[in-house]
This record gives sequence, structure tokens and C-alpha cells, in this order.
Amino acid sequence: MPRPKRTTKDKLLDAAEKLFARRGFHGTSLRDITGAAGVDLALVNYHFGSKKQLLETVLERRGQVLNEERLRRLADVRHRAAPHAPSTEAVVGAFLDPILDRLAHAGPGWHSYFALIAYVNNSPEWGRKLMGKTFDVTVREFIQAVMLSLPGAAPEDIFWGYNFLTGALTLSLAETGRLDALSDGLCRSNDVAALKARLGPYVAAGLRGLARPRRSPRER
Amino acid sequence: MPRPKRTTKDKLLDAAEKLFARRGFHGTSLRDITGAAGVDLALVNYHFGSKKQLLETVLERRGQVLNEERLRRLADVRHRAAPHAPSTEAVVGAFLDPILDRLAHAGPGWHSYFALIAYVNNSPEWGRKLMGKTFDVTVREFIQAVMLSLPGAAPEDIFWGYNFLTGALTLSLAETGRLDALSDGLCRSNDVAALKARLGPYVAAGLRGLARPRRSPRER
DNA sequence: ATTCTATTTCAACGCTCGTTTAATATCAAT
DNA sequence: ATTGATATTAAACGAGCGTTGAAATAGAAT
Repeated sequence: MPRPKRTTKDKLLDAAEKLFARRGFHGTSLRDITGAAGVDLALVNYHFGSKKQLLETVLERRGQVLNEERLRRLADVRHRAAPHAPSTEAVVGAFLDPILDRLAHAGPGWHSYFALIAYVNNSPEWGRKLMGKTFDVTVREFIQAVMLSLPGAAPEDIFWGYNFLTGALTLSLAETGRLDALSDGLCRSNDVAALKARLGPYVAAGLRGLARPRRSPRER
Repeated sequence: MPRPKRTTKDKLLDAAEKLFARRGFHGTSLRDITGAAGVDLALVNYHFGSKKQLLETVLERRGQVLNEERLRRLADVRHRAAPHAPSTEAVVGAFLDPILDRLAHAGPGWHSYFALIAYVNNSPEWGRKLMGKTFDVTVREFIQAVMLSLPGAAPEDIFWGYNFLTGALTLSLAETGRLDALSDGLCRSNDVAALKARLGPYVAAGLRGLARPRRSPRER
């Protein structure tokens, strides 16, 4: 046996991941977290320094894994298409699939992590700094690849298109249950297969629609 | 003069709107709010009963105005197109423009309100209950109109498409500043004209892309 | 066995939280 | 002017917050 012992750090990161995702940073107390983890209150400050640093560590733990796979798949997509530009669908897939596949097949830890990402990404308080710290390098690579797949598109359109993409993605990751209520149960927020079948085509079509010139040149 | 006196209730609603949008529900204290409003702490519980009811009142105040205009414009779009079905772009415009036009031309109150909507919509804690309470009737009307504009599309696709639409919209409303950082200043989160020029075309193209059958019938 | 470091426990610190209570002020109607 | 409902003030409540420090424990190296 390779000793899969769960350390105190891991227990704290797991519990914080789950609770921060559900109730937000300010809505979760350290006593909630240490209680769920079954460890002493003071251990958060011992191992992580502060509540805020605990959040940052939670984000980085799985963020690095995600970044590695995204970059790997993006390089793969480019390599397969060479010497031509890859298709927008393939580039979008390299960005989305590492998330959607884990949502479908990985454990509840990843699930909570993605809901937490949704929370942080849409937060005026944390969005810019925390998301940038972990994801900027990868995202810039991705945006460049989208530009490559849509020659002739204005960079502004691609940046805005990326913004819309992450918005659509993160609301889906948040799993608020609103979709279930609106559709009277016809659609379920946690139906990953349904999400995966639709999000990629939606954003690829949206990006194409943006890249195509769409009005008189008077209006920028 | 028609006595535009700002009552205590209004002062509290305005201050709460701004602070809830910036720092979230749990990140804002009643002392923050009453301090910004320049009124006594106890007046929140006197006028609204509790902190949570204050949030609900903030959401309802402008939500009703927004709903009225959205329904009016939706009816107008349908009337103009009759007896044919309205275009997807026109329906999407009836849904988005009441927000985007106020973002561009109305005061900072509406601005904060939309950022607050973004926060609530993406919150697993509040999303389903609070958004539904204020917006469900209007949103169902809107979704029906989208279905009308895309005959042959599966209802599931439209519901998911609406989910993506609100995700893209609300991330833009949150104005996290992340777009500014990613584009090195080329795009600005608060450039409403740029947003308005792109969000409609993006989501309309995305909805069309979803409505078009896109893979073998084996995969649902 | 002893030493030394890393980890865990326990109790408490000072502070802020949402809410409540009772006293006071405001002001239109009598 | 007096009344009476409405609104505002000031002070305090108990509870929970993040963080800290000192003492107890554990585990590896000597």
C-alpha cells in the first residue's frame, strides 16, 4: 500500500473547499471548517497562516493540475492541426473538457472546487486578483489559440467572447438549481452530460458570431 | 418642486445596494450600511425587520421596474413581427436592452443593482430562491419567445441556452476587472457600448448554434 | 533513553456581529 | 396646546468571529 494517509492539511483543504463553495468566504467560519474536518481550530493558522491564505491554497491546489492538462491538450490540438490553424471547436474543447470530464468522473472534491471557482470568478472582491494569480498564463495561451482559429477577428471581440465563455461556464459550475426550477425539472443543473453536449457548441457558435463583421463600420 | 426628499428607507436601500454588490451579503455589516447611509443602526430592523429582508427589498425595488419594461418590449417585438415569429436577435434584445441601456445612461444606483444581481444569480446560497421570486414570471415569458423564434429547437437546448446567456450577462455585470487585466487594458469591463455591441450577437449566435442539430442522434 | 523539532491541544484575547429594548423626538390631526 | 402614532436615538445584549500563546504530545534522529 502506498500509504494514502490524509494529512491534517488535506482534511482542512477539503473541508474549506466544500464550505467556501457553498456559503462563500465570509459566510464560512474557521470553526465551521475545523469542525467539518475534525481537527482543532488553531491548526488553520498553524498550517496556513490565516483564513485568506487557506482560500488561496485551496484555489492553487487543483488549479495547477488543471492548468497542466489544459496546456497539454492545447498543445496537442495545435500539433494535430499543424500546419493549419486549429478549429475553434477544438480549442474550446481543450479549455472546457478538462473541467467537464472531471465534473463527470472525478470525486466530490473537484466538484466543490469548480463551484468555488464559480464563486471567486464572479466576485468583485476576489475575481481579478485570485483568478489571475492561478489562471492568467493558461488563459492567455487559450485566447491566443482562439485568435489563431478565427483569423480576421478583432482581438477585442475575442477578449469579450472569452469573458462570455467564462460567464456561461461558471454559472453552470455554480449549480444554483435555478435551471431546474425554470424548466420545471426538464433540465438538471448537475447533468454534466447535458452541459457538455451544449456548452462547447454554444460558445463556439457565439465566438464565430462575434468574429463575423456584424454592422456598419460607423458603429465600433 | 415635487419634493424629491430621500427618506430613511431610500438611504438604507441605496447604501445596502452598493455595499452588498461590492462585498456580498456576509461581507457587509449593518454598521457598514447604516454608516454609509448616515442613519442609526437600529433603523434597519425597524424599517425592514432583518438584514435578510433588507436584501430582499433591495432586489425587489428595481426588479419590478425591470420586469415591466422587459415584458412591454417583449410584447412590442412580438407585435411588430406578427403574424410571423420574431427573430431571435429581437427577442434577446428585449431581454438585454433594458439592462444595458440603464447601465449606460442611468445613475450609479442601477449600476450597483446590476452588480448585485450578478452576485445573487451566481450564489448557491441565494440564487434559486431570490432570483426566482423576482424574475421567474418574466424569464418564462422570455424563454417562450426564444422557442418561438427558433422553431424545431428542443426545449432543453433553449433552457440551457438561457442559462449560458445569464451566465455571460451576469459576469459582465459583476465588473470584476478581470477582462481589463487579461487584455492588458485593450478592453474595459465597464465599457457598456462595447458590451452592448457584442453580447446580443454572441448569445443569439450561440442559441442558433444550439438549436441546429449538431451530432449523431445516438448521443442525446 | 534522550534530545529536538514538528504538530496538536486548550483556553483565552479583543473585537465585531445582528438584534432588542426603552427612552426620546417628530409632527400631523384634533 | 394636546394627543397619539410614527420615527429616531442611545445603549446594551449574548453570540460568534479570527487569531494568538503557552503547554502538552508525537515521532524521528541520536
